[in-house]
Amino acid sequence: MVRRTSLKEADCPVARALDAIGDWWSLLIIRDAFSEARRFGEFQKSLGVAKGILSARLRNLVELGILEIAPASDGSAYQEYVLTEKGRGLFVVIAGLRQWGEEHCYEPGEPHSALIDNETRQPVGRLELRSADGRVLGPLNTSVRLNPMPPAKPSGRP
Amino acid sequence: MVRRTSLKEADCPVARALDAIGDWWSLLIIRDAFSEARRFGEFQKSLGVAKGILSARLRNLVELGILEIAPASDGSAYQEYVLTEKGRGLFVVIAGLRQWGEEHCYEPGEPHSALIDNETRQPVGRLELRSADGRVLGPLNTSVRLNPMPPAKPSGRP
DNA sequence: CCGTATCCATTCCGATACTG
DNA sequence: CAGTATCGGAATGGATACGG
Repeated sequence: MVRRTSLKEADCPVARALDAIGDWWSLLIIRDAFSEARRFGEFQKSLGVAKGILSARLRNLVELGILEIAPASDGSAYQEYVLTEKGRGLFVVIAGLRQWGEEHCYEPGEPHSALIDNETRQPVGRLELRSADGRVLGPLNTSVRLNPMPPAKPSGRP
Repeated sequence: MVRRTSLKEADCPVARALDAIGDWWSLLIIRDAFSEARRFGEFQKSLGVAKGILSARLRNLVELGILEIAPASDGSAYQEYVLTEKGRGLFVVIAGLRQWGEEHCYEPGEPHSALIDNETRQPVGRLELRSADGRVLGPLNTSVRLNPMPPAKPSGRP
């Protein structure tokens, strides 16, 4: 990766998550994996990424336990890349990116597809973050501290 | 940015979103902006990022309408960077990354903070994606197509 | 304190050629 | 089709020096 300073050991879940999948291609690979993409060529064609980069990204995602290698479902002697449970846990992240992209990354009149439930064929609602008591903390709520750095500032002097 | 092929015009909200904030630093900057960071030096100290990179990222985020420049709240003659509504819309994305990071990026015994509501001081629940009829589509639900590429494959042959 | 500009090592990206 | 190896160009990342 490009970054010199690793965030793997940072004391922040967001930083650790971004250290794992915060590059430009990994989340798009995972997005396709949530669809039906499984084969090297499927990812390659869908993303238009260089094969060398895709190879490195897939290897990294397997190493991190986000994807796992399975024998080909058809007869071919190659391998398939399928999401693990850890990988499927990224569903909310990608769904959140998709919601935000739909709302803020298209021109006013520009058409764009909506998030559809494949089973009911109905549009889905919005992502909601609920408090333990059931209160919806909503996308605009900022009373939740996303950065776990409490005022650890010592008031006394050394 | 690093990527040569721009995804700004891709026909996928996820790709467009990642084109905007899919690099290594932008989401961390936004994370800090959700806390109390507003000044150049605050971001710089919190992230440990090179000043040149931070300058470029902040400029890009302002240009995209995710941050906006406000006059300093204190007396100083400098500027502050505050989230716009578009930027605050990324709340669910960062909260999702944080949830995933908490669950999958720490060693079994390794301590880590939980997502706490600053008002009630209670831990918050999980992110939920609800269908239009109220059904919870949950983090592991895959019946929602995240990649808007319907089976546009023509069945007939040319 | 804020922000830009410069230098340099490292890495990524894209394209291509190559082996099974 | 699947995956690796290599090459050149471009941008990042880190450090530092420089003006406002």
